[in-house]
Amino acid sequence: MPTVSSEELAAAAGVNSAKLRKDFSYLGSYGTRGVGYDVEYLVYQISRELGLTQDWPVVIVGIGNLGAALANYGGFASRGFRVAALIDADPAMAGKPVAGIPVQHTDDLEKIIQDNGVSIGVIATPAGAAQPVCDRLVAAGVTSILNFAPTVLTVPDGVDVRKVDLSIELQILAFHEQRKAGEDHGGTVPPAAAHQEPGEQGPDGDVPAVMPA
Amino acid sequence: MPTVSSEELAAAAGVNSAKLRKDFSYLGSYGTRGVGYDVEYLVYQISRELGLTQDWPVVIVGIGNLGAALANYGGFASRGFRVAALIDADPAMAGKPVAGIPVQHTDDLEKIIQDNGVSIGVIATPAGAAQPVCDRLVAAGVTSILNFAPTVLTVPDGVDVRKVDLSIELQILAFHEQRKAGEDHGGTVPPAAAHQEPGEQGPDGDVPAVMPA
DNA sequence: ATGTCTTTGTGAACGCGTGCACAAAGATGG
DNA sequence: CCATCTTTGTGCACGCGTTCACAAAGACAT
Ligand SMILES: NC(=O)c1ccc[n+]([C@@H]2O[C@H](COP(=O)([O-])OP(=O)(O)OC[C@H]3O[C@@H](n4cnc5c(N)ncnc54)[C@H](O)[C@@H]3O)[C@@H](O)[C@H]2O)c1
Ligand SMILES: NC(=O)c1ccc[n+]([C@@H]2O[C@H](COP(=O)([O-])OP(=O)(O)OC[C@H]3O[C@@H](n4cnc5c(N)ncnc54)[C@H](O)[C@@H]3O)[C@@H](O)[C@H]2O)c1
Repeated sequence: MPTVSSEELAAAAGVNSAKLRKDFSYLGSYGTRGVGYDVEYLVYQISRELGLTQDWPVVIVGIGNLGAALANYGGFASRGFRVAALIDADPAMAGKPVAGIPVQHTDDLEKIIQDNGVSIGVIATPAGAAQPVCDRLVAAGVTSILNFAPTVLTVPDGVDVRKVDLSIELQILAFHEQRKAGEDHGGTVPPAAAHQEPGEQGPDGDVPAVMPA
Repeated sequence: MPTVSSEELAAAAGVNSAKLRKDFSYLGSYGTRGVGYDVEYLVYQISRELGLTQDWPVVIVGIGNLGAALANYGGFASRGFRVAALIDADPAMAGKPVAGIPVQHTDDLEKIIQDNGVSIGVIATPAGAAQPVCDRLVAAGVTSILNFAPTVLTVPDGVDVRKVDLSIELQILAFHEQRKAGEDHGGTVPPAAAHQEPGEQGPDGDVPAVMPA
């Protein structure tokens, strides 16, 4: 039976082993003292807690450059997400297959959502169309939205929105980049914002997100 | 002179006004008591601190579906980032313009980086090519990398990596989605992971990032 | 069975970010 | 020039997540 110790996992993830053990403990006592965690069992338990054991139908709205790229992204399926439908407002696209899935027209948005029991929607339309599309998705029953358009969406309580903004990612890099240059800028900034720990990379607790476009 | 109070800004951003004031105080005392902050001046100061007042040349490596979408993204330029070059390994693409910029071959990667003084690189190649491409970028002088390939990159000290992973964004949504269903799952999970505050949306301090693909 | 050795699970201390509350600053009006 | 009112800047306290440290659990060898 292949096992891992919290120490090994912590080293690989670049975090503290005690923290890792405490986190796991919230899911239950799945470890064996003196041995470690059964890898297969642990992966299953975490997957289940994260909601990865069930199939999540997803719709993508706005099949332009970005939407098409997302539709083609294989990493979707490997984590339990299934592209249930592609939706676009352009009549010329209707019926045309992208990544093997025929694009459907926005007119049928509500029906598509309901027929497929979709609760997660991805918005990749131009900024101006994002809020209206969002409203229709929510009205049709979608309660989680991944937004790629550079707009802050307004949604009712109970609906989750996550915004992916490439510009902000680049800004964070530029911010650190500027510091590497070692210039003496006026203000003092708390060291907390300084750098990332080895092992972690990506959107973690970092940098506030307050700035207009 | 148009001004804003910390109270107004805090309400708009969905954060506490005291926190906002304290954050601003790290940049210096730019406010006027009894009045608020001079909007234009404040924006400039924050932009400067974030490194947005200077021009950041960026290269994108891997001009496939995603890379092309990124090259077309207008939000780039509006924040001070300039696409200095597009690079791909496919000889058939060399010279072909994408978003008005001719694609160049990976053979010239080092020269392109150096000629343009690029310090920020975007990787949108298949997963297998990401690490080798990363190594070449770093060797050529790039010290900040935005990685879209589903791989954890290994880099020397002093190089920053941010990974954008659509799957993880969807997993976070699915996790919360599962909870809304209100099912009684076995383990107890700390309420901290529960929900997002009104006003914030997107990659903030949330959810640990430990899980294999 | 008993002892030893490894690793978990967790109580307790620590540190840090967040929020409260208020004194000081400065604008504004009389 | 003084009084008043608004809003900043910040000391301080609270709360929460992280980390330390260790007792208990259990595997494994003798
Ligand atoms: N967040 C990021 O990092 C990032 C990166 C690139 C692009 N973007 C954004 O993603 C969005 C899409 O970018 P793109 O390059 O694919 O643009 P695009 O113009 O290529 O595609 C937009 C698509 O949306 C469709 N559309 C327009 N209105 C619609 C509506 N009301 N309902 C349904 N579909 C509609 C159009 O027909 C088009 O196919 C833009 O808002 C862009 O700013 C974000
Ligand atoms: N993070 C996300 O949310 C997300 C979303 C979609 C895709 N992706 C990932 O982004 C990457 C690109 O996706 P895509 O759909 O554009 O794939 P794609 O196959 O359309 O494009 C890949 C491009 O990279 C080029 N390439 C291959 N090897 C190269 C090398 N060594 N040097 C330079 N260029 C090279 C290819 O010629 C091709 O043009 C993949 O790794 C994919 O998994 C990530």
